[in-house]
Amino acid sequence: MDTEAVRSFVRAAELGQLRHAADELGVTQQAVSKRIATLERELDVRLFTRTARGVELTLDGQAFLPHARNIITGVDRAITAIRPGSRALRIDVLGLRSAQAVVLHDYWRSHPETDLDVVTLKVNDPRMAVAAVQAGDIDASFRSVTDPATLPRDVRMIHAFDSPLELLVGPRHPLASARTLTPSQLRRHRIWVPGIAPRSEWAEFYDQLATDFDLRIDAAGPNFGNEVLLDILADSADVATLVGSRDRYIWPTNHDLRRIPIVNPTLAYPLSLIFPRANPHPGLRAIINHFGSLTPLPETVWRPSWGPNTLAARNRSTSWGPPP
Amino acid sequence: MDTEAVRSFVRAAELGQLRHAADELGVTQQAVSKRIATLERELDVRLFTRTARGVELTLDGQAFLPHARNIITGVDRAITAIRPGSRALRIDVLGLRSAQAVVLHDYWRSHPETDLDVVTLKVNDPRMAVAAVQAGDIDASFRSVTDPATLPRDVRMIHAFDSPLELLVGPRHPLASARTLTPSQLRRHRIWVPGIAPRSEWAEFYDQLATDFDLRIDAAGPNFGNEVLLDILADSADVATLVGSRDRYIWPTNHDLRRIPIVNPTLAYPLSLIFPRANPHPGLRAIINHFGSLTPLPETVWRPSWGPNTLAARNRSTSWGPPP
DNA sequence: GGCGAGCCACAACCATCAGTTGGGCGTGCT
DNA sequence: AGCACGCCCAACTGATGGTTGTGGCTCGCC
Repeated sequence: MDTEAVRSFVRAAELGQLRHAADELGVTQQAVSKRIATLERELDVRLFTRTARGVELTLDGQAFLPHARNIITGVDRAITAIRPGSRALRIDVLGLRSAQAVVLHDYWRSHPETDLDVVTLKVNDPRMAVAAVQAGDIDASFRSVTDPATLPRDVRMIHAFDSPLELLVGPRHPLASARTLTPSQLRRHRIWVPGIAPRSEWAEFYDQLATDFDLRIDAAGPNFGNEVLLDILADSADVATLVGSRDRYIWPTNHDLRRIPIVNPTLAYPLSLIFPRANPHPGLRAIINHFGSLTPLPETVWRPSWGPNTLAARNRSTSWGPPP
Repeated sequence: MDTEAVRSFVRAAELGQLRHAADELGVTQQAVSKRIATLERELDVRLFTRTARGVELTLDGQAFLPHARNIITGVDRAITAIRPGSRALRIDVLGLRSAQAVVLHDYWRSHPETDLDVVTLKVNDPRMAVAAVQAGDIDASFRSVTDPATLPRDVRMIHAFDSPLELLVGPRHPLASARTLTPSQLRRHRIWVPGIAPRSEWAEFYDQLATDFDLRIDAAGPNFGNEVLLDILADSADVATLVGSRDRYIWPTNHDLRRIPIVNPTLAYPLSLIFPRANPHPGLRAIINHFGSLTPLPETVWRPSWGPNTLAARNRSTSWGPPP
């Protein structure tokens, strides 16, 4: 099916004459007639009744019209979404189930008119995301540059929102029945966080977290997929993992896993947004405003070195647990 | 843009290989390659990065993919909507702003998965609607056959729901400040109902109404459009019209028109549904059930002769007002 | 009734294009 | 190195979408 034919049909239906539609589309009347004819042959229905003063929709044509409109608006949106220069707001997220994507989805649901495209840069190094922002391939990225000195002058990085961590354990785990946990209670328990790329900001986050609280965080090893991870957790009596409270996961119903919030201090992964300093995409402002409407975190919060300067981050020398 | 190319793109993106997509679509791999290439040329972006083991979406490709999916689902829905035999539920209504259309729209909003097509048969005579139902052009129609004897045996007509009438007047009309009105209060006031087709069931409805309550209903004359009617009503001190309480109208904000319910008895236009007795469209049942959930009418109701047998209709000899 | 004005469909023609077959190149695995 | 795999390019061909020219139909006007 040719979308130009569909477009011709819609205009002809609206204008009531093939000739006008043809003039508007810059082709001859015969061309439009042919387009409609092929469309009718393809669909095996008559769309118009031809009269002496123009064309009139048949019942099938009436039924087809809204669908046809839907198709061409879809085509137009698709084109504007990727047209170089003036295209839809394109934001890079780490994964489609991450808190970043969830927050963007929430935003889009309350602003469905936004032309928003969520993509995933398939690289580990945040500097690649910075380069993509500089090159204009993406309008913004949720990556974090942990060392501010390495951030080029022509891109900005701001704090977007925090993603508080929760412990995810199976029913046989000794901490499974806790309602909340403090970081020091996690000590000596094995925490497995697979799929963390070696030089990424997440690796550094877990590194600092393990150091500050003396935790056993195993971030090595390949990720065999969420299903495998969840299977292992469900069966294991000593392995747990950490997930963001806003992360979206598919829970197989028979797994009986528990999410346990961590408090005193809350462990917050700070999501940042990277975007060009000059001429950022106009749609970004509303997104950034949306971050402010998210439920804030409680008082005591631990963040890594590059997070916003909370009390916790400033007093980095503070020991959070009893001395080893 | 060719929707088959879009479909190929989607399948290739999902399968990760042009070859698999080609096999699935029943064409050669080269054909799919060409389709993608022309799509890329048309959109002026690269959609895939070609690797040794297949293809991988670029950022533009990622952005395009959901739009492409949207397009082909739109195409598929359009095709199923008009495919002879197994097509969407198609119902004929008198006008897109009528109570019938509003109720259908309400139903569709609460059941968005329904493939529902609302069309308008461009004929006056209800027998044409019956013929269209018999021929299978439409699955159901909201027309009413006023004489049951003329209804063919192979179509059924059931009572759908009632549309209670309200008086629509401008601010200068003597009845403008009433909160409710009884039919006898309308006597001697001029009621103008333009656009009623001569031999239609609406003409007969107003005829019986005028007779039973001794009203001055002027149903002749062409309809110049709602705007004209509303303009006239807004300015006039003696012309009023009748509208269904569920009818949807565009109110110009400056017109200051009032809708005044009519009670004791409520004047109900009975909406009927005509559909084939044998093998009605399976989606019809849910629609008919939906009618039952509409807010019922009060006790005292006047209906025309072909409405359901209320007390009012049975005692047709009853005089509703003082004798002339 | 005759006639012109509009409008759409059909016919003939042409350029383009989508699809096929056949071949070549790069990559990764054995 | 050799093979398997997957993609692209080239050449060919039938189909198709576009054009111009023409004919049939209905409506309105003289």
